[in-house]
Amino acid sequence: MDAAVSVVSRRGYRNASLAAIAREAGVSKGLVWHYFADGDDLMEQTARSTLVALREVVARDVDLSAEVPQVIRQAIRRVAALRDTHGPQLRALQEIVQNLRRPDGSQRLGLRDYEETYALQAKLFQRGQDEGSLRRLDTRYMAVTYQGAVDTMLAYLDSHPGTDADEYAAAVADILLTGLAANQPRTSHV
Amino acid sequence: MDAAVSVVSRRGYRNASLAAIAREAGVSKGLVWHYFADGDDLMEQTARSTLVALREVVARDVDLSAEVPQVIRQAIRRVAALRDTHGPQLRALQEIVQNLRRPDGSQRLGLRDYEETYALQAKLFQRGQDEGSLRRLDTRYMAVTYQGAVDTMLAYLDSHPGTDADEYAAAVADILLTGLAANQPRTSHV
Amino acid sequence: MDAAVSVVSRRGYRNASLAAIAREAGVSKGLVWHYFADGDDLMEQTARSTLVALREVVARDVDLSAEVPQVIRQAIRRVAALRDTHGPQLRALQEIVQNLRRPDGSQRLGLRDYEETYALQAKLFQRGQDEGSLRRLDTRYMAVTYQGAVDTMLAYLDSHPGTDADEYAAAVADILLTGLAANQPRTSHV
Amino acid sequence: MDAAVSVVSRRGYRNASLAAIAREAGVSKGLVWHYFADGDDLMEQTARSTLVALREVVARDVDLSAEVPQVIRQAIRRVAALRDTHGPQLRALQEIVQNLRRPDGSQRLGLRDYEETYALQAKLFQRGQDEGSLRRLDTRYMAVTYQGAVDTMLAYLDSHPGTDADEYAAAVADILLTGLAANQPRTSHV
DNA sequence: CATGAATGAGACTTCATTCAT
DNA sequence: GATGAATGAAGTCTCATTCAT
Repeated sequence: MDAAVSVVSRRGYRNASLAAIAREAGVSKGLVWHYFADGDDLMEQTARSTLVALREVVARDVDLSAEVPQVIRQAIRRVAALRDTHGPQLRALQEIVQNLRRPDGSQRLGLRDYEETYALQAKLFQRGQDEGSLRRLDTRYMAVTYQGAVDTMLAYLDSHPGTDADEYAAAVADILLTGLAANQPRTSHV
Repeated sequence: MDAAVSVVSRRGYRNASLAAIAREAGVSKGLVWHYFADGDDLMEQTARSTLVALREVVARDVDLSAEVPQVIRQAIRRVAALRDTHGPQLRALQEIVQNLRRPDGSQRLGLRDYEETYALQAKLFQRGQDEGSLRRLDTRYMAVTYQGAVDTMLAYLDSHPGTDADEYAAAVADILLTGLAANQPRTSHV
Repeated sequence: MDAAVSVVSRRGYRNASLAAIAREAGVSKGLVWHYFADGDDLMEQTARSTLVALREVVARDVDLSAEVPQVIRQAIRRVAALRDTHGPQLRALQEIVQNLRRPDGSQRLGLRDYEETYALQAKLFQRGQDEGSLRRLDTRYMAVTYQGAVDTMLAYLDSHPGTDADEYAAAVADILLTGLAANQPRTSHV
Repeated sequence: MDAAVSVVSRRGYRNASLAAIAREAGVSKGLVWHYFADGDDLMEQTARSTLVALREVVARDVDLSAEVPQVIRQAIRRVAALRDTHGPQLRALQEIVQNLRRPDGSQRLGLRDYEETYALQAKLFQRGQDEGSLRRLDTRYMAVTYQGAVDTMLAYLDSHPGTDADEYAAAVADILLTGLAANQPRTSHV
């Protein structure tokens, strides 16, 4: 699975043949089928375990007991830093999620598989609302919007390596939090 | 190219063989090479022209002379409505951008190809700052964050067909604008 | 399909890879999929067309208007002669029928596909009964028993090349037509 | 070897991988090579021992001291009953004989391996001729024709499960013993 | 005795691409 | 312009077989 992450992140899902992955892992092609039902199975397991691993990395480095806006700010920054600490994993994860298909063409992993992530975030937003630090909006919308800004930040950082990740993260956090935080004159907008 | 959009959106980039696209178009396989240098060329041209077409659709339905927050709000809603009016184009575009690679594995179309889009948005944000309706933040950060929230909204709507697109769009616009708009107590953050 | 017959008869179904068949035909492997859905399709079409061809060969050389026992005798001899005139076809046909399987393991071609042959034979036997030259037994049983003796004769001739085909055929015809027992009182048997 | 019979009869020779057979036997793949030289060896031994076992089953249930026509009649019926008592063995035997090949493509087991069976039958027919109950024909032709009708009967019963085996067997025995032609003057035939 | 990780050859299949017509 | 026969490279997958443990 490490080899899969490496090859997929480097050459893209399309060009990540099992032959290439096996070569990267230093084993024979045939061995892949000893451990995985087929190529898709390898990809799915790789994606799932990578997602869990990344979530844990972020959770470990963030003080979850802080006030929610603080948690969000820290989390965004830690996620931005993933570009440098877990770049291949990030890219591989996105590639696989994007490309793994069922025979009928529908995505095999999709936003639906992020549900667990969304649920955790929604709970966090809920706490923020309870403690009065976040606006009372639908936590599901908040979570998805948050995730979208974060994901695009990652993609942007990936394709614009010169950008200062931390500065960018701070700006994104600022925009999101100002939008999400409570205690602001709600300008009425049509 | 219409056939390419149709097949890619329906079956995914991976399964969109040129044979399938030619069949969809009702022509022979060989004909593809009369009009395109090769398969990648077809895909690239399809993606570029689709992006332009979608941008025009949104621009046409939005009153660009309104106050910038109004423009943004309208634009987000119109984009959300694309799910219903231009679903295949949206999906095909995302598929191609994601999957089209150079021989070395690097993306052939990427965020860089959205530069034109970003530039237009940045100009809009600039006007907003000039007219005092938007905060004075780096317009580039603003544009990318905006685009990210919008793109994820589209993906979410795509994979959750039951969701009310307009309601969701309104929420996203609310969050973004509250974050982007001027005239708010800047809460001090770390 | 000629190449398929040739390779299957020479090396057996098991070793008749599509690569070998394409090589025999002097074309590239890929071309096989231009004309056949897949390997099984090639085999099935080959078997069906070979069966029809062989049936026609026998029918052409037999005087079908003769008295039925004469027709049977002639047919058996003509079939025996197939060893020399159509040996590869015979062997290939048997191989394919025997080995072509559905995914669940059941035979894809089987005795059921000889139904047409059986029906023709049964009609012949019927005529024999009508003209009084054949016993009044179930024509279906007659047809299958006849076919079995003939098929085994073919297999025997195939594996014992020294045998005189015509002499053997005459003996088989004799046995089938007049039975094994001496002194034919049609004994009632338990 | 029991597992081999089971798997081959159920899924066909083609799909009877050693992995599947080992799984069926509840042992590891590697163990096969402790007891058999290779896969072909397993198949050959399985076929030989199955053939002997089936022959013994038939011999045990038939009164070999009866008049020869009676013996034949009984034997055919007992063989037909094998469909129900030893179906998998029958099918596996046929599969293996049919498919097991030498590297050059020639059959490794074939009619030649039935020689022993033929010899026993020929001896029986000889006795029949000596006691005057059978016609004086080449006993070898008799044996092969007999075997052919019987084998096809088995195949027919296998592919037409609804058929009454005993009734069919009686008809086959009748035809073989007394022939197809009506009104038995032992006609001189061309 | 027995396991199961590992290999390597070879099978089927797909597909972009070329080219004579 | 347009077709479709033909190719060849590459990919996924299966499996007999070996071997350290």
